[in-house]
Amino acid sequence: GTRAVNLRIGATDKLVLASLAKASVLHRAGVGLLAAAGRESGTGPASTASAGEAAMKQVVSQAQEEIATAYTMRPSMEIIVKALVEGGIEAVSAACHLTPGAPVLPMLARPCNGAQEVHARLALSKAGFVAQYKYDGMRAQVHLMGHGEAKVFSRSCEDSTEQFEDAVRAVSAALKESEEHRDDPIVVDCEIVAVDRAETPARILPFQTLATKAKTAAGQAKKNASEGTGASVDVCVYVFDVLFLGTRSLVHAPLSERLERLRAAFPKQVPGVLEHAEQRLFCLPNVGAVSAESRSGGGEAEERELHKDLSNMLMESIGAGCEGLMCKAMDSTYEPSKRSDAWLKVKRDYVAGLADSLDLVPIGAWYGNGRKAGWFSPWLLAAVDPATQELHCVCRVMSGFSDDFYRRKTAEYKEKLVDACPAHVRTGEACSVWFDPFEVWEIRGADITLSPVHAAGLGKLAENTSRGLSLRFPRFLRERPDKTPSGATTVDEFVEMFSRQAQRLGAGGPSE
DNA sequence: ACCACTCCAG
DNA sequence: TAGTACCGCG
DNA sequence: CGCGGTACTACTGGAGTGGT
Repeated sequence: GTRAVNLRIGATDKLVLASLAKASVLHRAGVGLLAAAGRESGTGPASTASAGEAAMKQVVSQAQEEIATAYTMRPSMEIIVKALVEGGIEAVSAACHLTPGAPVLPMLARPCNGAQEVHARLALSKAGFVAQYKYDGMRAQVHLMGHGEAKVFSRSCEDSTEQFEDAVRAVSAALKESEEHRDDPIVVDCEIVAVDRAETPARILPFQTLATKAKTAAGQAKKNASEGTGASVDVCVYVFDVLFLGTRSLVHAPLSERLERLRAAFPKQVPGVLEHAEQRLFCLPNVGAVSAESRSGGGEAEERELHKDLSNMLMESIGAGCEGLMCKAMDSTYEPSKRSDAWLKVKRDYVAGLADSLDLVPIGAWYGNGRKAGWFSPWLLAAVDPATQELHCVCRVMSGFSDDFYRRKTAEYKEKLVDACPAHVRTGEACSVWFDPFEVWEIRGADITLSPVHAAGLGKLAENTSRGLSLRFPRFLRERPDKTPSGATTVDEFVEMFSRQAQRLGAGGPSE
């Protein structure tokens, strides 16, 4: 069956909002028409009627846009309906202010594949752009409402205050260091990250550690009751934006101003507890008064320099255990819920040559649902163990394929079906169909993770004998017709890639 | 005690 | 989190 | 006809819940 409830702030609310906007406009138009009908007496030819229709359509869609935008600022149906009833469309935007204690939908970033693209896309920003480390943790909005009241909201605006009490304490404590803002209400946009504070500077731990050991209120109570020792990790709050300070919403202020105020609010970092996201300002050459006549003229050296600096910073961020960089136009405002062109994310796995890429063998599959009914999806892929001639499963893949590929490969693999999981295949998965393996696909992933279900590397890991390895966010890249299953990535190579990654991220990853 | 299921993070 | 398909708008 | 926004279909890991 299909599930309709996915995003709390999504499909259903959006429909309701659009309908509300339309109803409001039509209601007003109806009132207007009645008045007009009273004055005139049946003159309007067909042409003016259709022109009126088009104009009406435009008014409706504009109203819908206004309400949708207002909702991203203050996602409360009650407030919107009340404003609509009392003051019409105009009143809605006015009523939907950012208020500490109520979440704003977080601004999102577009993927971007390297320094050249960053330069091309942000060249229009006269104020330049800032590159910030992209920390691999949980996105959070921390609200201090004053009088010791606080709230934390997740990326999807769930209230996760209880889960991140430490983060609240960190922000409160750090704010006290500011002479002028110590008692101000504030809303900060940040990333909460698992860290090891035994080292200086604090070592950033992988996302998996945060996911497995971030304490929930209930879980913590349970652990305390049973073992006494809470298996929780320390977290550090990396702040990268401020949306409200004192009495003022900063959502419409340019990033340059928001970052200044963020510095003012947190003049002192608390190492390993609250830090500013590592960042650098890039001022673009060749923009401004001179650039009008000499379009691509001077500044080539500066441009090369910028590429080099940006690429270096990307490598540094990866070395520090981050996902890559966020590059943001300094003259941009905060656009709630928008995947904006003003924010670009450059991740390691987007950049050619920096991604983990594996050559794997399709060994089984399931039947897809919905749009993909009738095709195989997902596919189960495996690495080889040359010593035993076995195939060990690594991950399921369902992304990166075209529909045409699905059609072709489903037909092709239906000729390769075998009755059961072949003897030389090691996996805990229960595929719907099993294949006689014959080819190799190149698969790209963001990271290698410890897995309780996948067999590759099981028993070969020094740090953990009960788990195998898998890929985070696997996607299909291309067929490798030049390879046969015996030439696929071996489990030992996979284990070696994992240990290189572990070196980069440091020890302290998830264990049992 | 264990399993199936849902929900949540990415 | 990812990529792809699809639909409506200009 | 191209673009942007949305919907769809999925993944790895946890915590939590409710039933047997």
